[in-house]
Amino acid sequence: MFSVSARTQYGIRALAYLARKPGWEAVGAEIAEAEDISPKYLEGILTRLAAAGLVRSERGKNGGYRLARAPDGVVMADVVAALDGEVRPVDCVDSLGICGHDTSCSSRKFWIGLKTAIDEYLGNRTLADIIENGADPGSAN
Amino acid sequence: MFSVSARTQYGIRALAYLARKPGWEAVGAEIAEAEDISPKYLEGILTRLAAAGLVRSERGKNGGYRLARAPDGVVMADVVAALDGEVRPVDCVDSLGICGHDTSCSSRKFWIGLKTAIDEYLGNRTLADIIENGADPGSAN
DNA sequence: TCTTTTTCCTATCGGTATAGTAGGATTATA
DNA sequence: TATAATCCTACTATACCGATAGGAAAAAGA
Ligand code: FES
Ligand code: FES
Repeated sequence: MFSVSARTQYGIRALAYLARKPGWEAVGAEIAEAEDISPKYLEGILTRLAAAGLVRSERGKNGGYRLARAPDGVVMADVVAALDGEVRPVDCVDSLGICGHDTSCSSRKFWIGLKTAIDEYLGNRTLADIIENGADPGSAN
Repeated sequence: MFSVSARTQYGIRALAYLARKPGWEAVGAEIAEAEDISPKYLEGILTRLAAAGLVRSERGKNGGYRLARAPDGVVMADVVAALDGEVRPVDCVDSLGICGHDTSCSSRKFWIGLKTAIDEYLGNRTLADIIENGADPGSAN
C-alpha cells in the first residue's frame, strides 16, 4: 500500500547525487553509473525533472544536468509531483460526486485529510534534509 | 500518486453502509446494490474484511455480514491494511540496504517518516469519523 | 564543416497488478 | 430437500510500469 514507484525513488537518488557534487552538476551517464540505474530509463526521469524546473539541462558537449536551486530549496513535494503527479488518493479530491449517494460525501473528507497529511510531510522536507543524515526537520515531529 | 485502489474505496463504503444500518448488519447483495458495486467483486472484499476480523460473516440462510465492533472501534489503518496491505512506501522499510551505497541510508529515513505520518493519520481515524460528517477528530489537526 | 558528446523524442516489449466475471462448493435455515 | 447466503478457484481484459531501442536535435571543438 502506498508504495512509491521506482521512477520517484530513482529521481530522488539522482537529485541527491547531484546535490552532493560540487557545483551540483553531472552528466546523465555518470549519475546512472554511480547510482546503478538503467541509463536510458534515467534519461526520461531527468527530462521530467528538467521540465518541472527542478534541474537545468544543457545539451551538447560539456552539457549535463545541474540543480536549479540549492538543495534546501528543492521541496520534496515538487519532486514527487514532477515524477508521479500530484498526491491524489481518490479521483474526487477536486471533482465531487463521483462515488456516491451522499451529496456531502463523508469519505471524501477522509481522503482529502490524508492527502493534506502527506502533502504537509512532503512540503516540509527538502533535498537538503535527505542528503544530510536524516529526514527530520524540527517541525511536525 | 498515492492513489487508493478501488478495492479499498469499495471496502470503506461497504463498512460505512454497515455502520449506518441498525444492527450493523446486511447481506452482501444488499450492500452491492446500495453502494453500486459489482456484487461478485464485493464478495472478495467482504471476505478479506472478515478474515481480518473487521466483520463477522454468517453463511447460509439469514446469513450476512455484521460489523465485528462498534464503528468507533474500527480503525482505518486496519481497514486499509486488510484490503491493500501495510503502508510501505519502499521495500526497505524493514530490510535495510537494498538501494544503495550509503550504509546508513539517508532516503530511507525519509520514507519511513512518510510511512509514520500516514500510519498516524490512519491510526487516529475510525469508521465513526467517516460516517458522522467529516474526518477530523480533535487530534493532530 | 565535420565529429563528438550530450540531451531529447517516440515507439515498443514483457511483466505484473487490478478490476471484474464465471461457476460452482460449502454452510445454514426452514 | 429447497433456498439463500458466504466462500473458493480460476479466468480475462486492461492498464501501468520498468526497461530497451533507435535515432533526432543541439552545442562544442577540431
Ligand atoms: S464523492 Fe468521492 S468519495 Fe464520495
Ligand atoms: S536502503 Fe532503501 S532507500 Fe536506501
